[in-house]
Amino acid sequence: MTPDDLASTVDAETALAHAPPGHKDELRLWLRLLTCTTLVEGEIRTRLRRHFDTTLPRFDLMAALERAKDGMTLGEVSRRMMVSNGNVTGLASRLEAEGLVERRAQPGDRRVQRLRLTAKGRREFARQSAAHEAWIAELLDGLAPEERATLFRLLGRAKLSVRAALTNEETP
Amino acid sequence: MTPDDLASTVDAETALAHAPPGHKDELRLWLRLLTCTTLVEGEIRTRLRRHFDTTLPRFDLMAALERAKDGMTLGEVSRRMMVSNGNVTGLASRLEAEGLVERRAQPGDRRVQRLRLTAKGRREFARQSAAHEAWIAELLDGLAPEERATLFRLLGRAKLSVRAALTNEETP
DNA sequence: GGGAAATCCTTGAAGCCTAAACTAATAGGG
DNA sequence: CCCTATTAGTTTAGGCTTCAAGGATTTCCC
Repeated sequence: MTPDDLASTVDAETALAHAPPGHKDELRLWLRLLTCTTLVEGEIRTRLRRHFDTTLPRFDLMAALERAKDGMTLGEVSRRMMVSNGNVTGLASRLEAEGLVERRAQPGDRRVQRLRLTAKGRREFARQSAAHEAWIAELLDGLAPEERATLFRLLGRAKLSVRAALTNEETP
Repeated sequence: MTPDDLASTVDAETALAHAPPGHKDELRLWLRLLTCTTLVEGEIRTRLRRHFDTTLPRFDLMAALERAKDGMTLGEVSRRMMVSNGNVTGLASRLEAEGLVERRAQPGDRRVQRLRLTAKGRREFARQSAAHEAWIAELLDGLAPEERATLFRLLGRAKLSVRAALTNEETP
C-alpha cells in the first residue's frame, strides 16, 4: 500500500459516519482511535524499512533494551511490548543474528536469558531513534500544544478505563 | 499473553515517564495512543477468538462488506481496511472457504472480483457485531460522555494532522 | 529431601501482513 | 487498430504474531 492509498482511503470510521447517531458513540470513538494509530504506524513502518531496512517490532525491542543498563529478561521485554513470549524469542534471535543484541545467561537462575544491546546495536538504535522521534513530531505537527496536552490526558483516562475493565473481568 | 499480563504491564509509554520533559511530548503522546489501541485491540482479539472462534481481520472484512448491498471489489476492501491487496486476497479466500463470503465476477470488467457476504455470513456477523459493540462500550465505559466527545474531536484533529503530513510528503 | 506447582523460555502450527513481481484485462492516444 | 500505461487481483518470500504444548529449572511446602 502506498501513502497515496492511505491518504485517500475512506476508512472504516468515516464509513460509519452516516449511521444513526447516539447509539454507536463508543464504537465510533474506537474506530477513530484505531484509524489514527494505523495511519501513524503504517507510515513509521514504511519509513523504518526505507531508511534503515528494519521493522517496527525490531525497533520496539531495541527501544525497550536501550534504557536497561543490565539488559532485560525475555519475559520483561514481552510484558513491556505487550506481546507473547514466543514472539520475543524469535525477534531476539533475528536481532542476535544481526549482531544488534546479545543473549547472556543470568547468574543464579539458569532458566533466564538476559537480553542487551551490543555496541553496534546502541549505535544503530541511536540513529533510528532520532529519526523516529522527528517523524512522530512531523506527523503530529498539526495539533496545537494545548490540543496535544488534552489529548494526552484523555488518552490516559481511556487507558485507565480499559485497564479497569480488564482487571474487573479477571475477578467476576 | 493473559489479560493479567496486559493489566500489570509497565508499557513503553509508562517506561518513558521519567524522561526529561518538554522534549519528547509528541513521542509520549504517540506511545500513549499506541498503548490504548494495543490494549483494546488485544482484548477484542482474545474475545473474538474465545466467543466466535474468529479473528479481528476476518471480523473487519465482514464489517466492511456488511453495509455494501452489492458487495465491494477487493480493491475497495483493501483501501477501507488500510491493508495491502495481497492481504485481502488471502483473507477473502479463507472466508470464502468457510462459506461466509462469496466472490462474484463483475459484469463488464473481467479483472474485478466483487465480494459479498453470504446469508450465513450475514447471520454470523450480526451475532459478532452485537457482541463487539458491547465489548467496546464496556472497555470505554470509564470515560464520561463529554470526555468521549472531546477525545473523539481531538482524534479527528490528529487524523487530519497525519493525513496532511502524508499528502505533503508525496509532493515535496 | 522429595514431589507438586510455578516460572522462564522455546518450539510448532496456523494465520496475518507487506513488498515486489507477476498475470490478465482495460483504457487512452496516436 | 496497435502500443503503452494503468488497473485489478494473485502469488511468493519473508517476517510478525498468537496459542498451545513442552522442556528445563526453580520454588514451595510437607
